[in-house]
Amino acid sequence: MIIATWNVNSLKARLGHVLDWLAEATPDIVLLQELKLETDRFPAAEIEAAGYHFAAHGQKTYNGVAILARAPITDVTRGLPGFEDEQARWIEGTVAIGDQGVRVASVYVPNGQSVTSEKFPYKLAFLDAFVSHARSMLGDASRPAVIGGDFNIAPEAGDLYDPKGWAGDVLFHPEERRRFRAVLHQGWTDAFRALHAEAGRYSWWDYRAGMWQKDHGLRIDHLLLSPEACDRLEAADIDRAPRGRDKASDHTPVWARLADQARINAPYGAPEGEAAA
DNA sequence: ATGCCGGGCGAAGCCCGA
Repeated sequence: MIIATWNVNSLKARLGHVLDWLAEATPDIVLLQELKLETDRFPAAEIEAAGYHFAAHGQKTYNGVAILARAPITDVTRGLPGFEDEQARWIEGTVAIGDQGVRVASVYVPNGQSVTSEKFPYKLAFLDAFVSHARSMLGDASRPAVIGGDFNIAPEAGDLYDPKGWAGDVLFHPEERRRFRAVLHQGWTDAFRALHAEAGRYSWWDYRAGMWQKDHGLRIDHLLLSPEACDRLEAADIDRAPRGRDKASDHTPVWARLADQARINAPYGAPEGEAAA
């Protein structure tokens, strides 16, 4: 089972890219962010024609998150529990894959803009509620869970091109990173980092100043696996190809492949080649 | 210090992203 996350920066503008990627990568579940459209404007016919069910939480112009899945999606929650928010930044549902299904969430964490902006305390408050809700999602140990999205946090120095230049700024601020680590300490695993030790692997490149061409990016899009999901982890990676297309999103998909059953010899920390053994 | 690019909105130029 392949699950992916992708901030598409307008689903309307990126629908062709999304449909192409669904056909090429054949993911079973895709967590989308920045739809930038209202829920009733979701391109349902095109997504369903591609073979996917969907659940969306949209709003006009900004934000918006969705779940695409090859199986039905049930028990959908819109909005981050415990956090009053007019902005559409969280959707959660159960996908009927496997014996117990898998609980998934798509999250679009606020950017924060700058440390002195009023949007920065909003980001931290969102993250506090996220830390709390992530803990509660681990309560059902019989069912794997995956939280994926645009976290707007580069967790470690190897996750951005200029950590010294970014030190203390939003996306690499100690208060953001501390909250990201708090979620890992609960028992969630960063799927990409579990299988890749190397620095310099990014999921977002600014449109401006030739950042893509210079490979000056940040790894801010993540898939977090519950212990039950982590024990099934076979592979994970960042697919750079969509970022190189014309009219690309500034983010590119991050994916993970989970086995149907927990694996006793889970490849945690092992090279990719051994993971497939 | 600011703009760079790109999308939305809406029909020019501003807001916003990260």
